[in-house]
Amino acid sequence: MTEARKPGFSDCNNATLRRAARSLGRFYDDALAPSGLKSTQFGLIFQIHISDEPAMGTIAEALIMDLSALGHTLKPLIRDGYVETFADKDDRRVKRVRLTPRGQAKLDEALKLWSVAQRQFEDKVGAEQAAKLRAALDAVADLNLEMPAAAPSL
Amino acid sequence: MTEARKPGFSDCNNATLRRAARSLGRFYDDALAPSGLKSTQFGLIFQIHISDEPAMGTIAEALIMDLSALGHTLKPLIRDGYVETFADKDDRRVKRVRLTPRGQAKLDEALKLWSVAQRQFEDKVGAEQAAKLRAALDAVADLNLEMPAAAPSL
DNA sequence: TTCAATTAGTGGCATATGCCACTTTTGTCG
DNA sequence: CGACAAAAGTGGCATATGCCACTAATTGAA
Repeated sequence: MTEARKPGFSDCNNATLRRAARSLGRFYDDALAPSGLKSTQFGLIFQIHISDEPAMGTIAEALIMDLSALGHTLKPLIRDGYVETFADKDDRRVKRVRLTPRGQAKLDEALKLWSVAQRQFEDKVGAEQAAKLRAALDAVADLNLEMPAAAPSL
Repeated sequence: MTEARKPGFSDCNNATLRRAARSLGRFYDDALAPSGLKSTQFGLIFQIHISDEPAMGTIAEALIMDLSALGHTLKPLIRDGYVETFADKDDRRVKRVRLTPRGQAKLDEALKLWSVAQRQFEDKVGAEQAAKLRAALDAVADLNLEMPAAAPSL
């Protein structure tokens, strides 16, 4: 039993993580489907909601996401009128983001659907277990891993 | 401390998972960059490698990935000559996949880069911890969650 | 004050993933 | 055998993410 490995299981931490993400993502996507939001969009809107008119860079950092990727992901939400942006008063480079009333309403609607999925998940794995898993994932996310530079540059 | 939450941390299992996936993905991507492969492509090639001329559906199932998504993801690898497909002898609906010699060589090259990242990760979190995390993620991935149908359809 | 370095975003390009509609093959019945 | 349901992929369309090159706005020196 040391040799054989169930198909699709590698020792790669990254591959395992992505596989789980695909699986869980589909579940939450299904749950949120009635709202028309993807689980990723829900997450983004929620993040904006709990922040105070955050700058794009701030959101990107919080979600550990590329700034340009955030910009792209934001577009459909802006197009659909859930989110709006505005320039920072003091630094015109900075673009801040906030939910529109429509976005707030959509978030409320989605939250109900989300909680069903969330509850169902926690019923299956146990709330405690789930919390531990999230903690472990947050720890991994914040490891701040870096490949050693080929040349230790000065 | 019950109210305040570090920016970017929600209780959503899915959001937390995706966030970690983005973070770790970048790390492995950086490590594999010299090979020209993304960590996702590496994972896919590896999966093909450890399988025996698997059918597309088999791969998709193992990776818990949509069949059409697999088809799309496979394209660049076929275009670059790392992978080739061929019809199954007995069932012409089935398309099987295998690595080309070039693909094998590329996998060998990438494996060296991958192991550096993998080792570095495990040095940080501990091999044991990493194994536990992978087990937990595999368990989540295989939960086979499903949203209860709105109407229990006859 | 003026100009170089830094910071915050944007746009283009490429891959990653999913869903849905559709085509080709099989497999099943009557 | 012929009509139909099921299985395996393909293509189109849309979102998710990243990297890179570039622009605009600031900051920090000389």
